[in-house]
Formats: sequence, structure tokens, C-alpha cells
Amino acid sequence: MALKVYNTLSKKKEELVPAEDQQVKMYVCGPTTYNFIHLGNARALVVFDTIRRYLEYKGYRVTYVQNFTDIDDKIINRAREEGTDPLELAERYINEYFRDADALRVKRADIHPRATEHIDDMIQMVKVLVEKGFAYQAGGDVYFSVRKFKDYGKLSGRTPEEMLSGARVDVDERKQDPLDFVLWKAAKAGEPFWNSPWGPGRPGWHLECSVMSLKYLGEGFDIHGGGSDLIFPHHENEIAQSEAYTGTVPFARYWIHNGFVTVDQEKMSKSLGNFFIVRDLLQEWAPEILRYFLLSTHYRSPLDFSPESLKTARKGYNRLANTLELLDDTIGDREDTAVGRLSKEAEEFRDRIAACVAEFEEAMDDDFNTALAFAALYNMGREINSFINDRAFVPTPAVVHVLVLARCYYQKLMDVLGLLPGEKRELGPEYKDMLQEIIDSVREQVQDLLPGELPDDPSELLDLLITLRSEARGRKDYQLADQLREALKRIGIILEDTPRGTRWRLV
RNA sequence: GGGCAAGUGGCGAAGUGGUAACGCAGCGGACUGCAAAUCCGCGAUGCACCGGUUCAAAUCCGGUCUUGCCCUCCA
Repeated sequence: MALKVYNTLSKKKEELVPAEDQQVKMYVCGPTTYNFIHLGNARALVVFDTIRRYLEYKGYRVTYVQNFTDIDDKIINRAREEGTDPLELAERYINEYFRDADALRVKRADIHPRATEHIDDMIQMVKVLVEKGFAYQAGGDVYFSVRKFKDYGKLSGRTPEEMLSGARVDVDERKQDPLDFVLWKAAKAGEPFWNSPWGPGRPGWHLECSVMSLKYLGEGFDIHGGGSDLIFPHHENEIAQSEAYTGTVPFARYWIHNGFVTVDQEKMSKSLGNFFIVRDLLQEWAPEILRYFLLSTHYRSPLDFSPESLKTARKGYNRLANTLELLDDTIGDREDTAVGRLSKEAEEFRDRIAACVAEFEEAMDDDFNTALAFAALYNMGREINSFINDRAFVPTPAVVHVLVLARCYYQKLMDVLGLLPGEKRELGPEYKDMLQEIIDSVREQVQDLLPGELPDDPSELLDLLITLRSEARGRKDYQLADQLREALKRIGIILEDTPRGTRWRLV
């Protein structure tokens, strides 16, 4: 099945054909590290992480590079406010970045290059651009001459004339043309600097991505990604300076851009101040839920954030995760191999599972349509739930074998979206006292059923409670049974009675 | 002013030529002592509006309205 991706460069969906067979090289613009990431930043991370996961699922070997902009005006300003060293500040927020990204199950890139570690390479590129006549020095600055690059505007779909008509470009007398952008910036007093042929200074923002992507992925690499606010000027400028430098067209073959997270239909951004910090959201919401939310809409569409939307996401996600639990509860540790004949029902079930997998892949093949992929997962979950909960269900070895296969598929697909539940939450020791209290509260009614001494282990305590309640239900003492269920619910343990016994789970 | 998207049931969201996935909420039913979970069924006669093309349009074309984004640091 052919994988199609929307290429900003051509404004069309195109079949993804990597330069090298079975190998995809991708570069994604990473954060400027001057504070914590917000949900908008997280969207880009999760979207491109999911793209990467799906490519790997399809059997591609993916080389994934994501940079850190660890020197720039915002970092310098922030450091000045805090009275700290800019490079230390950047280092600190790189670490904070990893805490959030790891929590969100964003796989680490193969290479996380930093701008400050590639200053020499950047100086080298500027030198060549000056030699080739694409750049000029003005004081201690060096600018790229946009008019010299005839393809300028091909990514953003605008001509230099159109850009000028908006007249919001800053006028700087050192520039020969208002559209020119800075490659090398002279240092002002007190700013961090590196020595260069043009005097002490630091690189312009666009330069690092060109240098580092070319260095680690080579000319004409496959995918370059980022948020759509990077199309202009960042990526446009990257293309200009890179293609001018190497003479190779294209600099990158597929350009992929994600849409924004909005709040009340307005773009979430640091400058507007309407942003939600990932670190804060993780206090209240499981990372899977944030991921589910971020992937519930196609990556190019706007995604409106509200606490209510996360509640909906949680419900939807719980349903998907519940199927996984049902599978685990049903299969347990059994690893039955295919022995015995399958019933017609089981055969049909197996075929329908396969159809759902195909449905999922078809969705993802169509420009990573995660919203449609979710539909496939829900259909698959429904098949599994129905099959197991059917009255006629009998877990023969052959049937369990089919379920093991179904679980394998289901887990794989959930994992592509990064939605596999984290470590199943265990009953920690903190539950011991609470569980013992519940037992004590009904001690009189169940005295003869209790062992001489209560166990210390919380799960043994819970098992005991469930046994006591089953006993009560057997006696039709529903008042006691409900009392126990309510008490457990208050400490966050949900009981569910099924034909095959009582299940419990943590809220 | 220029460039680019989008407008689908109560809400979210797929669908780009053959008559509307999926999720949340709601209603009815099954199961259950009850609950939860799960399953089944119901719900847009219509896809911003007006024209047009076509045997056939949410889907193509033209126009109108509305919203958002980019043109400035920004995922």
C-alpha cells in the first residue's frame, strides 16, 4: 500500500518515495529552549513522533534529527531577566524539555544537535555564501541577499513582490533589501559571542537548521517538518540559503507542517499568553490522554483546546484502553498455540480483526489520517469486546491463540499512536491502611470469614475484600455488598461484576 | 492590502463525484440484585448561503457571507 503525504512544497498529496529504499531521513525543527513547552509545541512533537512511528511500523529505517536552538535573542533576554548565563539557561530547559517529551512518549531523536555545537560549520556556510555572492557583509552582520536566489518564495507560495506589499518587514538600513535576512549577527556588549571572520557574533536563527540537517542527513534528505508558522520565513530562508550553498535542489524533498492548537479559536502562543504548559497539564491528565487529544484531529487542521475536550478525550481513550485490559484479563499468562479447530465464529472474528488492521493502515497511509485511524481502532475494539463478552464465548486453546494474535495487532496499532497505557498502576503500599479500615468497618458482619490476622499486602487485602463481597452477594446481602463497593470506590478502586467474576481497576 | 486554509448532527471529527465513518453526550433495549463495563438499536432528507456543470455533488466550477492562520519571534 502506497503511503501518501501532503507536501507543502507542491501543495499536493504525493506518494512518499524515499531517496534511498527503505530508509527515511527526517529533520524536525525543535524548540528554542528558554522555558517550558506548551501544548502547541507538544502537538508538533507528538505529530512528528507519530509519523516516525508509523514509518517504522511500515518497515522503514528512520533517521530522525531534531535540533535545539540553544542560542538566540529570547534566550539572551530571558537569561538577563533571571540574571543567569544564557547557555546555562538553555541547558536547563533542554533537560526540562526531555522530561516533558519523555512523559508524552515522544521517542528520542537519533541525533539532537545543538546550535552552539555547530558554530564552526555555520561560519563555514556563511563564508561560502559570501564567496558565491549570495551574501554580503554589513558592519559586523552578514545578510543573505534574497533577490539573488531566484526560487525565493517557492515554499510559502509568495513572490518577493507580494511579500513587500504587506510592508510589515522591518526596515533596517544595513540591509540592501528589506527582504534580506541575517546569517550572522554582530554581538552587542554583554551578549555571548563566537569569533568569526566578520568579528564577534552569533548565528542567525535560520542558519542552524540548514547546517545541521545537511551535516547529519546530507543533501536532498527526505522529510523536513515543523509547525506551519515556520513555513515563512524560517523554512523559506532555510531553503534559500541551503540550495544557494549546495547548489542541490531540492534541499529537502517533502515538507510537512502541522496546524496549530487554538484556544477559543485563537492560536495558542507564548506571545499571546493563552498557552497551557505541558508540565501543568500532566499534573491532571495522563500522557496518553494528551496524546489522544493531540491526534484526534488530522495533523494539518486546527485543534481547539479546552478542559472539556480533554474530558472527552479521556473517555474515548479509556474505552480503547479498556479493551486491552479485557484482553489481558481473558488471556492471562496463557500462550496457547493453535491447536484444535476454530469455530466458524472464531474464524470470522479473526478475519474481521485483519480487516480492521487494514482499515487502520489505509487511514495512516493517507497522509497520516489519525482521526480515521481511531475509527479503525474503535471498530477493532468493538469486535474484541463483543467476541469475548458473548455468552457463547469459550476460551479453548485455539480461541485463546486467536485472541493472542488480536492483542498483538491491537497493541501494535496503539503503539504506533503512542497510546499504549504506561505501567499498569499497581496497588501501592499506601492502600494498605485504607483497605484494612474498610475491612474493620464491616468486621462485625464478616467476623467468621476473616483470617486470624489480616495480610499486609494490599492486593491480598483487596482479594479478601472481593471475596467477602462475593460471599455477601451469595447470601443476597446486597446492602453489605454495595457498601463495600462504595467504600472501595471512594478510595479509587472500581469493581465490576462480570459473568466470570469480579474485576477491579484503579480510577 | 497580499497569500493560504476552513465552515459537516447537541459537541468533536472523518469523508473530495454515486446519496453521510468514528468518538462524546442523549434516548430506547439486552445483560445485571443494583451498578459499572460491554453489546444492539435510534438520531444530520442533509454537509455556511446562492447559482452552475453532471444521469449523479458535502465532494467539481463561479459568486457571497463568516472564521482562522501567515506576511513580525512563534510548533
